[in-house]
Order: sequence, then structure tokens, then C-alpha cells
Amino acid sequence: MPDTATSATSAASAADRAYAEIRGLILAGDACPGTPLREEALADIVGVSRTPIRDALRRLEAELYAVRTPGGRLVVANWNNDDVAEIFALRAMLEGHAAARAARRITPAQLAELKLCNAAIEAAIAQPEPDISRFLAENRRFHDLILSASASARLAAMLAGLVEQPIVRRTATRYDQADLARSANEHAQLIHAFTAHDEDWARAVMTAHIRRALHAFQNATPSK
Amino acid sequence: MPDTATSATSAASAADRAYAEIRGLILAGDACPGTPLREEALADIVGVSRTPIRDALRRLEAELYAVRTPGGRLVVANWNNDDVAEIFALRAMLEGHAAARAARRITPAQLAELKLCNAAIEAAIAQPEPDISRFLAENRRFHDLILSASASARLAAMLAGLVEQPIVRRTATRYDQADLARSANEHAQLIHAFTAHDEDWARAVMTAHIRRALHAFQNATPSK
DNA sequence: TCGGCCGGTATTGTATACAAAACCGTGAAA
DNA sequence: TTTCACGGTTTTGTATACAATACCGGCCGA
Repeated sequence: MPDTATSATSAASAADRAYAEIRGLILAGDACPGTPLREEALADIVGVSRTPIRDALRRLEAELYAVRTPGGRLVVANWNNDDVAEIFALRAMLEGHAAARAARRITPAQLAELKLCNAAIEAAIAQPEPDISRFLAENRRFHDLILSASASARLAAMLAGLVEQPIVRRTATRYDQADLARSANEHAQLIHAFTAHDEDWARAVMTAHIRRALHAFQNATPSK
Repeated sequence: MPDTATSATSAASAADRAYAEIRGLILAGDACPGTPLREEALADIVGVSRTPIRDALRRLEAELYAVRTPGGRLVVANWNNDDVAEIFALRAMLEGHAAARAARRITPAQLAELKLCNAAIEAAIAQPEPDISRFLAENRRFHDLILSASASARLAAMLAGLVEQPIVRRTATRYDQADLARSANEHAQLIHAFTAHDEDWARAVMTAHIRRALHAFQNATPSK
């Protein structure tokens, strides 16, 4: 079962591989909250020296996958439901902002690409047995296209650490066919807003799109 | 002439000092946009080895002070007026969100501290010759207090790389006495909103507070 | 004259060695 | 019994050496 998050084990720098692998350990639950992240131990696991491990840990710390104890040690962070809700709230704000910017700047070529992308999404979910992996890949591409149309490197950097593919997956796997169709429909609405270059419309649709995902996610993970 | 941004040269890790020093070089204009940031050269300047320099550069890259060329080299980023406007827009959103969260969670003790802080601000600007340095220090503390009352580590992390003290300084030094008073008045309004635990009010006042700062900044730096 | 190969040089990526500091168990004194 | 100090051990911080790769000049052929 290939996992989009934990793969990418080759053809990148050692630091990138270390980042992906350690992140995978955390997200898979192999390293539960509070587990110390010791550089040498991780170096053994990943098969590289401490230097790229440190690099990876700095990134994970910046994205709050790890937190620093008063003494300077790193441990796996504990994400409660509130943290996840906060991530969705921030995503809603920032992606809403991205959509607003994109509405003003999007080019006909980008718009065409967006339409093709959503067509692919509709194709993936139209079948009796929806292709969730393809839905996820194309969904991600859809949001990335908007982000690049928004032309703000800063926004892209801030969102990079916020879009947790495993969370998106957990949300999407709980979507029934109607939910998936609703998602594609919201994308279509976004395309209309972009075509009209209507910033407010685009922002509102995107915000609603993501806030709906939050509640779908919360229904998928009821108590804890 | 002590500068709040470039000082802090002691009693911290070498990586922290390197970060502060390199950041200072960029913000002071000693390293103009496009200048390559070579690790060894910076190591000589700061007086440490390449290891903490790399650490500092990774942070500066994450905060978009530096950008990476296709080949993996770092150069000083070029911030145009649009970038600065985007920073203010993001700050307005995120600090607005922080204010909303704080309105729900703030404790009486935190509220009292906030009142004291704004009293200090009012004292600093009430004189015929306003104490801008003190205004800046207390203003920063005011915003930090709200951030901590919002109780979101993620929000704090995202805002950390966004609040450019030199930009704030450039804005404040152009404020006349009426502007400074208006700023303190907006803080007072925030305190009222917090006292009433009115999220929407707090968010609106904070958003307005920061968007006004944007325009004050743009008036201070007209063309370029 | 121009475009593409090709080698030296500069620069970053990674590994390792050493220094400094934090953790933790032990034991003695109150 | 509790608290505090101490020393060994573990862990991170920094420096340095080496490897890999990108840059840039010149040279050659068209």
C-alpha cells in the first residue's frame, strides 16, 4: 500500500529523505507524542549522519511536529483536536486569501488548467468505486494551482507546513460519494469565481470549502 | 546607537547570533538584494564555523529573507512594495485571528497586564518629545501579550517570521503625535473588546489597527 | 561568430570528531 | 524522609575534513 506521505525515499538529498522518513514515523504513530527525538538514534534509523538529521529536525520543529523541552531536547508534539481545528482555521484563512489573490491575477492558461484538473477529479469520483488516491492527487494539484496563481511565495511557504496530506486523506476516506461530488462542485464554483475575477466570491467559496472539510474530519474522528 | 534588531550579540547560541547578524546585514542594506550568501564568507564575518551559519541560513530562507537559486545557492531576496503589503495583509489576518482567540480565552490577569502595558505606551507618547524606542518596545509587548493569550503555538510560530521590527520602526518613526495617540486608542478599544469577550469586535479592531499601519508605512516610503 | 563540450574552481552537502551542557541516579546531611 | 549537591552518562552544539555538485572560463568545431 503506497503512502504518498512516507514514500519519496530516493533521488533527493539526505536531509529531505530524513525529513520525510521522520515525519512519516510521527504521522504513522510509530513515534507517539512525547517520544524523544534523539539525533543519533534517528541517524541510525535513516542511515545518514547527524548533520542532515539536524536539518530535518529543525524543519519538523518549525512545523510543530516536534517541540523543544526547556533543556533543548526535541520530543514528538502532541496534536489534540484543538490543534487540528486550528490548522483547518488557518488553512481556511490563508487559502481563502490565496483564492482572492488568484481571482485577481489568474491567467486564461491557468484557468484552463484548473478546469482540466477538476474534470479529472470528477472522473475519479464518477465511478461506482471512487478512486480516492487519484482524487487526493488531483485535489492537491487543484489547490496548488490556485496557490501558484496567487503569486505569493510567502503564502506558499506558510501553507506548506499546514497542509497535512494524512489529515486530508483521513477526511477524504470518510467522504461518501455525495461529499466527493460536493467537493468537486465547490471547485467548479471556484472556477466560476475566478472566471469572473470576483475576489470576494472566490474567498468565500474557498473558506466554506475548507471549513466543511474540518467538520467532515471531526465527524471521522469523533471523540479521542 | 543601540539597535534592537542587530544587537543580542552575546549569551545565545552561535546559530542564534549568526541569524541575528546576517539578518541585520540584510535589513540594514549592507547586503543588497541578489547578493550571494556564501557560507564560508559569512562564517568569517560572524566568527563561527559553517555549521551554525547553515542553521541561520535555513531560518532566513524559511522567512524569505533569502531565496535559493536553481543550483541551490542562496541570495538575498528582493522585497518590493508588494511583498511588504502582503506581509501586512497576512499580519492583519493572523493577528486578527489571534485577537479573536484571545477574546475568548484571556484571563483577568492577562487583561490587567495588557492595561498596564498600554498605560506605559500612553506615558511614552504623552510627552512633547515622544519616546519612540519605548513606544516600540511596549507596542511589541502589547501584541506579544495578545499572542500568548490566544494560546496557539502555531499562530505564534507563523507570526514570528512576519513581524519585522525594522518595518514597524520605519512606520512608527513617521507617526506624528496624533497617529501615536490613535494607535494607543486602538489598543484601548482592543482592551474593551477583550473585557467584553467579543471575538468579532477584537478581530475587527486588530485588523483595522494593522491595515492602518500598512498605509502609514506606504506614506512613509512613497515611490521606490 | 556562435554554440556546445570540458576541465578547473568555488560552493554546498555530508560525515565525523570534539566541546559544552543537560539529565539522572547516587549518596550524604538535615 | 526529604533535599541538595555531585559526578558519570547522554545528548546536543560546534568545528573541521571530505565528497559531491554547480558554476564559469576557455577551447574546439561548425
